[in-house]
Amino acid sequence: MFPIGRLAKATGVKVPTIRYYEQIGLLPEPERTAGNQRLYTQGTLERLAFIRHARDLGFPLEAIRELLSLSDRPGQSCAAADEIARRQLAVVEARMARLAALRDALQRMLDHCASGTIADCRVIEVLGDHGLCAHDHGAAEAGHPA
Amino acid sequence: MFPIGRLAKATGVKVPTIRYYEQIGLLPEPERTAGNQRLYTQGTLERLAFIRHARDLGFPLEAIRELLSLSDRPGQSCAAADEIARRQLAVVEARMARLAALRDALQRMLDHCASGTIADCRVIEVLGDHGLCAHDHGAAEAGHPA
DNA sequence: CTTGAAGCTCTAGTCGCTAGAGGAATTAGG
DNA sequence: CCTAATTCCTCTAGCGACTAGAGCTTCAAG
Ligand SMILES: [Zn+2]
Ligand SMILES: [Zn+2]
Ligand SMILES: [Zn+2]
Ligand SMILES: [Zn+2]
Repeated sequence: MFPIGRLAKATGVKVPTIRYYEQIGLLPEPERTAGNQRLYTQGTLERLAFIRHARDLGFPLEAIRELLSLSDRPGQSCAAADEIARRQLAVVEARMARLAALRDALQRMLDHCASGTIADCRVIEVLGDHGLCAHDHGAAEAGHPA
Repeated sequence: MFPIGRLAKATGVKVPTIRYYEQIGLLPEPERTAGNQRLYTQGTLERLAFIRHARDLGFPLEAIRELLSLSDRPGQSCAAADEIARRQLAVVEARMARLAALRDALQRMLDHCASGTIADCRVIEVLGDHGLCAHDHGAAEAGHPA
């Protein structure tokens, strides 16, 4: 049984983040000392390490919640878990495709700018007229990170 | 002079977003009708189209604010504008590199799963132990979209 | 002149944290 | 045993870039 700071160090998850995970029900409410401080077990450490790894791979917390509840039923088929991972892979691939288009558009802007005055700047010019992009970079997909 | 709905349609920016841009000072406060409704000019339309295009390319609003203020001084050197675009390109490239690592890790998980029970699921297993990843996908960079 | 669409303001919610205030508890050293 | 440093506690607010909704007013067409 160890306090939150040691759990944080062991997993690389910051202390306020651990409390946040507890608040949203991703981690169970731990035992407390007489003085009201949280005390964790090895089991919670492993659960948090799982969460951290899944976050590093870009899974949203909701997906992680599902994965955790699946992993509590080891006898069942893993089809649902695999499906969550496949969906995440699809998200990552879509994001990459979009970023590749952005990269190309930015690169072209920079390649064509002669670095003179603003009046002649290709960057400013292209931003003012998507027609000059020639290739298409889709519209901004509503925002997700990782 | 046209109302906000027509501006929204012309630029593809949603009405509440236009009001939000005004609120944060990215768009000027427009004239109003006697009944207090916003009336826009062609100039604002062009400014908003610029913003929209830059957003589509992933520029954060703060960068767009700088680009707009630069474009108001056409005689100056465009070095600053080019630098903003270069930084954005670097951001995009970094994000792509990270996503490529994620994609590979996810793909490997899925490739190695025999799709049996949860107890044997490679997805669940790997998420519980980053050692099984072999290759490295760094820690999650604090979140930005696009 | 009536109706329905489009406009207005304001508040709160999204995601996944992060930062800070203002205090209580624990731990190590003397 | 006492003090000082560190860690812990709760609570609220903020980030970016919007989105959604309530409850109202104004405009344009028929
Ligand atoms: Zn330039
Ligand atoms: Zn474009
Ligand atoms: Zn599986
Ligand atoms: Zn890993």
